[in-house]
Amino acid sequence: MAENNQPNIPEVFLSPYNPEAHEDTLYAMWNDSGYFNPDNCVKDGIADPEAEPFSIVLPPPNVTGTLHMGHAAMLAIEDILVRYHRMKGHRTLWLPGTDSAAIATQSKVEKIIQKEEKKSRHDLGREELLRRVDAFAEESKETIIGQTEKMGSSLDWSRYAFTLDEQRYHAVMTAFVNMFNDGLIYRGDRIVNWDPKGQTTISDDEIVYEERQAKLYTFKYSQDFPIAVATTRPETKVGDTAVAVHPDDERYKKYIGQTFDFTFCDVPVSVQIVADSEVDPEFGTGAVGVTPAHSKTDWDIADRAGITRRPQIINEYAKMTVEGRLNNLKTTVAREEVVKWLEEEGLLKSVEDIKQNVSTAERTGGIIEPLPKLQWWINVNKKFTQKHSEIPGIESGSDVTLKELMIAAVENDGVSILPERFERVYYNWITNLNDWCISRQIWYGHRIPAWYKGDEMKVQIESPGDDWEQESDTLDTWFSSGLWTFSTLGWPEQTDDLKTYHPTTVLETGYDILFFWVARMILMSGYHLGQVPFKNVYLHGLVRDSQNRKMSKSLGNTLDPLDMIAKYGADATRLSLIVGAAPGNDMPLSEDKVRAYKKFANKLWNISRFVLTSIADADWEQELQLSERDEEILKELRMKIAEVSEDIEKFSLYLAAEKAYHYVWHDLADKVLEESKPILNGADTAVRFARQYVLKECLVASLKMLHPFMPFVTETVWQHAPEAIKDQKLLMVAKWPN
RNA sequence: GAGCGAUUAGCUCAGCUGGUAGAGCGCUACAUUGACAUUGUAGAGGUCACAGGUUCAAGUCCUGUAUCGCUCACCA
Repeated sequence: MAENNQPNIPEVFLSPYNPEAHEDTLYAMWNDSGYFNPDNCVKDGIADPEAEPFSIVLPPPNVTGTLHMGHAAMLAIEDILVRYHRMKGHRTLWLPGTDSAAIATQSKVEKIIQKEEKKSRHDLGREELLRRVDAFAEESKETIIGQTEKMGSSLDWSRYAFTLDEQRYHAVMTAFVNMFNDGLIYRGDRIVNWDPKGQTTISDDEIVYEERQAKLYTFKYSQDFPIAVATTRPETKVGDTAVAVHPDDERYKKYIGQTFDFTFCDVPVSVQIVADSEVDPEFGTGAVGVTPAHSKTDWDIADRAGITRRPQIINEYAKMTVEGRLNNLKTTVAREEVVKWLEEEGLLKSVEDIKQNVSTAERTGGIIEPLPKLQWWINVNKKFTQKHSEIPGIESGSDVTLKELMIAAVENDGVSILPERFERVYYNWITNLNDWCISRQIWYGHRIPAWYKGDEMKVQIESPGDDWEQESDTLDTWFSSGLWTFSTLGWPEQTDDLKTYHPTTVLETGYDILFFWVARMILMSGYHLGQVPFKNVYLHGLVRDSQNRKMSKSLGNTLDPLDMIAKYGADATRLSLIVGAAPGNDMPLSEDKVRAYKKFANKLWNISRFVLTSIADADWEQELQLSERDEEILKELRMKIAEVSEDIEKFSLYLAAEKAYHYVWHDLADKVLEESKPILNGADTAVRFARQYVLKECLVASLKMLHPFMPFVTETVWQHAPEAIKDQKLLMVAKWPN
């Protein structure tokens, strides 16, 4: 038996598998091989020059921080797909990058500076702040890249992209100018979502609603005013220009068209009674005080009523800009002041406690103050001519809107979203979509390429001359992110990469950024290239703890991927994030689960040791005579490989991983290996050799099958296995079995 | 207010196009120092949320109810 061959077994197998001892070396080895880059795979014959391309562009992590479990899950899923397709011989590209995340990064750096130096960005000035943010981003970038490598991600670092690097800058500017020239980008004076804390506008999607207790005040503007109105924000009433009632409301019909002038809390106010069918006669008093400058709804009512006077009475710092007792008060203080005045005047009729949804800014938590502002917008409802289209349902040369284009892409199966139910969520969002506000009053990001001289304005990439001043606003970070699938491939240049790898095969990301990002990529790619940017969208869920709670610092239930890697290895961390995690479902994760997969890595290690020991003396040239049982084992192996392959192709990674796991542990180890022991010890050399052959086949195929899921332990075994049983020096580029 | 999803073993979840229930972890008992104690074998444990319906047959399809969760909208 094998004892006389023990010396042939590398010493490494004599102790349990120790991930720490191998992972960094292996990653360096893979990276140095150059095979993360598909060009090298083609050059060395691993992929055919004509082979089908498979491409994923990595959702670029923000340069604000460090890797969390969500990132780890994303990297695991994408790396599995990529390694599988690379082994299948496809021209496989996984392109890495990082995102400047304008608002998030700038506000983080501002916070640090405020804390450490007690200075605001205005104390530093634009240039100095940008220098600081750049330095922070650079440092953070290094951290993120290092952590990404720890997970075993087989990313092509030679194509690394950063949203603010020169190539991407060029793409963003080109995109802006083209859309402006097509009339899809315009500058407009409208109500925006102003974040007084972040001192910038934000888009509708960056608002989060928080339920809070509020008071609903019912009052009359003056003793002579015939109608009482209700509001939660009495301080805004100094900016009212109308009171809207339902046109059929018998109580108020007679007043429609009348105008009332009075002084409200020291401020002269003129209010016209108007009819608007949007008003609900059942709510409050059935009459709405209309403050056009500080409410989107009211702005629209004023529009419909033809009221043009829209006094702004709150500034960017959420302070009152009127004269009198409210002058320069913060809105919250002014509110109390107005209520006090209403009581003094005997105008307050009732105060009621109600629950109210307050709009807050996602990034800063600041309470949104709607203000009228001159901003840059993307018009989603304007027709333009789509010169070239590969989008199903959209003819080249036809006139479409961005909305139509976004719907067509999904409706006609230009892209399939997984799980499917998110397609409905996507339609729902588009139906409610309004023009997208893309300008931000922050400094870190892509500065809008508009130039001003007096009343003149030009939109172009280069400055028209020294006497022209550039727009100070920057672009919403999702504008540049929307271009990501093709800006990373060299657009606007018609590069080989762009031709080969776009549209990309898969976009894999969290369902929480379906609107922010996925929808905007479809918009941008549709408009600029006439292509749907990806054939498949795989949406993963949120990583939760074992009790299905959100991981949060305050709950103290967070798991740090780097800790898990240090304790249990990257392979175990990856598997724990894959098994039981169907797309679109949240993923429960506990340390026990990670530990369980570390056991599996060790199990595989021991299986390998046993098989390698048992086949060490085999001469593969001799004649092979398989028994019926041998054939059966091989057949089961092939069936399992077929199942696992099919599941990966269908993106059912959670099933593929579990099946491969189950096969290796409970079929191969528990059954095949156990029943082989007497045969290997037996005297019949032909029977013994046949079984050696079978075990070799099972081991090689199992290592390959598990490699996408657990790249490190499988590659470690491979590196210590005899050359005679390998088809490639690196398991990473060995041929996928079938 | 609208839409969507979930409800299956103590816990976390599979169960795809319908044929009388599965995995992992946990639990119990036993075994095991020649691949592996990061092990093996065996076992207990479920009226598949509830009520109807379609069907020869329903966790699996349809309708309704309840509870939980998510997303979107937001009315002063």
